[in-house]
Amino acid sequence: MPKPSATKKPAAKRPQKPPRRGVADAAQVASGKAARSRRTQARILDAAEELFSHHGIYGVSIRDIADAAGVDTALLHYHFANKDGIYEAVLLRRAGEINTARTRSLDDYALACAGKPSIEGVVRAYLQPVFERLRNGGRGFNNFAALIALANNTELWGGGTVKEYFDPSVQRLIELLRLAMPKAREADLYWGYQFLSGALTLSYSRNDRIKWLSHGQCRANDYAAIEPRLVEWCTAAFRALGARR
Amino acid sequence: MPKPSATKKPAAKRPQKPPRRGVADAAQVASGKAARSRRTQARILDAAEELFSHHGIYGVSIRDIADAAGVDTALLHYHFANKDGIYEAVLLRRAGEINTARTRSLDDYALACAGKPSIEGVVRAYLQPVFERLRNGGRGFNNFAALIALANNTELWGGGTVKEYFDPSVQRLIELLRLAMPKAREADLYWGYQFLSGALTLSYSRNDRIKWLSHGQCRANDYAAIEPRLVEWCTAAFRALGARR
DNA sequence: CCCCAAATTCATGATTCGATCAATAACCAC
DNA sequence: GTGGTTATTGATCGAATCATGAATTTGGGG
Repeated sequence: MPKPSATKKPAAKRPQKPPRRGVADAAQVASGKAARSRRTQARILDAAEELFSHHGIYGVSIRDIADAAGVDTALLHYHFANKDGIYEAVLLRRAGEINTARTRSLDDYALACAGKPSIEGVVRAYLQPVFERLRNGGRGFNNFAALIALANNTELWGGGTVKEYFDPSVQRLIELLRLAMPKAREADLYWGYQFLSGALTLSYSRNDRIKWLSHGQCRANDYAAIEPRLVEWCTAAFRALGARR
Repeated sequence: MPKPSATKKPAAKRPQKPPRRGVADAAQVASGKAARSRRTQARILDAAEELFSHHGIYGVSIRDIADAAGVDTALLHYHFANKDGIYEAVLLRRAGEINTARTRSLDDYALACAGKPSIEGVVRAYLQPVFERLRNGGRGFNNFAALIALANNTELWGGGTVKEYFDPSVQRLIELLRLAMPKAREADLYWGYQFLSGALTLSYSRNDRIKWLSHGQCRANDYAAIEPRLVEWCTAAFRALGARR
């Protein structure tokens, strides 16, 4: 019983709460009650992010999160109403940021190429923001990415709230690819994205099978090795797919 | 708490049990106690396979499986000792079959091409058995595939028992690719497999986001559309990756 | 300094979960 | 049939789960 705990939402008793400013800025050392509260929420979300990314939403109990964050379980309910609320908050905290970055990167490239995009340029512009954050975003972003990878193979994905955050950047990607491959069929662009997405997703997942398969030659999260190869891979593949008669 | 319930395995009190012949053959209508028992186990595994593929191992309770299979929960413990036992049995039931089929398909191709494999031929031979089963294997195999997709983004994947079933066919794939691309670097072959694997995995997962992205033009599990495109995609991509200086 | 509201903890309830044990039903050998 | 073994059920335990409401602390405004 997957427990659709969202059905009877306990009404999130959290009172009014100031305009709900970004919860994300954890490192802040400001004082004051609100700042302290925001820091606590960030600690909770950090813990939840890590645990969820390892064991999935059903593999983690509210107690686990509370213990990892060093607070009482009731506090989680106070801030996020219920478990689903925590899960959603974890996703929303970063989903917007990464996707606006993607869209911006694509827009920048569209300008720079003066209306004549290349497949390689588009693919690179789409991938760059993620890999930059995977390399420099700290453990937090890597946990988030692994969680996305986990959630990505679920039916719930795509219909949820996250959809509206991720979709625009993908549509922008498709748009530019259409310009780069005018002869390609519409459907092939989407299938290409699907294949790209699968490869990318597996790249930042927690699956390190390649390490064993390659007898240690490749390490799963060696993003410096992955990014250029994935760009080459998808570029050539899109070109072939676009040449279908 | 991810509950490593495998730690104290309740010793599977199931007594001696005949030589443990293939549990897989469910449709059998043979009579007799043993046959009946095997059919029951198959029903249990079918139910577990479906539920696990939807909600993951932690999202399903033993009671859920028992209800879906129409038996008492105690019976699950009798046959499979504990929850992990059920999960493992679900995986093992099909893992061997699909991977020997893959290896056989690759071996057949290696013979047919007389020592001069092409990238496309190798990729096609590797993918063919899966897609054939996805199209004709009934709901059972599709559930299994979706479960694999789910498990594939977990750290536990690769170290488990399943590793030994999946690895040989992959190594055979790499071998043949090495012949097809003599100049390619070793590491690039493994990275290429990683990208292929990600795309393939997403293809049979329960993620139907492409349907929405493409406004209905593409349907996630339209394997007749996916297989040829994925072959083209990977072929071109491997060729490019193998041409790295 | 004091009070109010927000943030946090403490104690607890109801439910579900995995697992076990004894009891029954089905089957087979004799 | 009868006896013995295997397969299956019924009842139940203890632990863990999500959630709630009452207490307690914390911080800032008057």
